[in-house]
Amino acid sequence: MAIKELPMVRQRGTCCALPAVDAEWAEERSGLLKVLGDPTRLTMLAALWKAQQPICICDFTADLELSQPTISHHMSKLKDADLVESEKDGIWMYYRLRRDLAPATRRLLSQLVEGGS
Amino acid sequence: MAIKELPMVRQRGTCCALPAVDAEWAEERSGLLKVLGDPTRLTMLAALWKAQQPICICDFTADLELSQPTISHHMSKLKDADLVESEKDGIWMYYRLRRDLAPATRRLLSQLVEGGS
DNA sequence: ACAAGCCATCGACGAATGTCTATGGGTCGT
DNA sequence: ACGACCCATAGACATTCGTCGATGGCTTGT
Repeated sequence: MAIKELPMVRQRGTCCALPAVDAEWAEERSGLLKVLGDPTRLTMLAALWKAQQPICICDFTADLELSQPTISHHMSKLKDADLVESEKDGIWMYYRLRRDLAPATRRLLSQLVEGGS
Repeated sequence: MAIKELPMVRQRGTCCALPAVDAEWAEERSGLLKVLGDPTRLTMLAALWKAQQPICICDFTADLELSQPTISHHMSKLKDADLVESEKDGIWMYYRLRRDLAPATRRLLSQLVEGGS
């Protein structure tokens, strides 16, 4: 005698072969992208990339239409993300791209800034 | 007779030559980076990049430890950013990378996903 | 010494974000 | 027709974020 079939269950998560993505990688890279996911910070980083030399933060304060604390706050985030380094000269603070950026990060920024849209 | 000198003023924004950064470019690219600046969304995008074929969203719901609406919400953001396209098959929704990604965006994602950290 | 300017930090506040539960529309097997 | 399942949307809520004004520490020219 035939065994009574259980109702067929359409199971979740068994459709496709889902490629593995390293969780730590995602956490780290998304952190970097998050920092760059703001127009002001991206503008500042692109300017630093193009300048290839230290730039006084007062220039950003003058150029971008935001208050001085806001500019300082954004630059701090770039620094916390290890993207820029700073150097004080008298009353001025100069920021530049970190010279020891990881190669993958450098290539990513290169593609980002020089690759257009 | 000597003209009385006005006090010397240290002027803002005259320290360096600040490279110009296109505002529209910054707005657009930062929007893209913002979408990718979340570990869940970056994981989903990286999986889609690696798969190079449609993936059922139910797989993400099963793999990532988040509720189904949250997964759906994140995928919507990827779609709003024109990064993925969808296709319905019965009760399943399949998502894949857009095949008409702008070349610069494709290169950026390539460097991001395959370039390591 | 003093005043002026650059800059970072603090505290505040509205807006945006990520997450959840609840719900409802589709689709399919029975 | 009914039940079960997939999925998107809506509403709610705590957290994070971007911005500002106020403040204080440094540095420098007078």
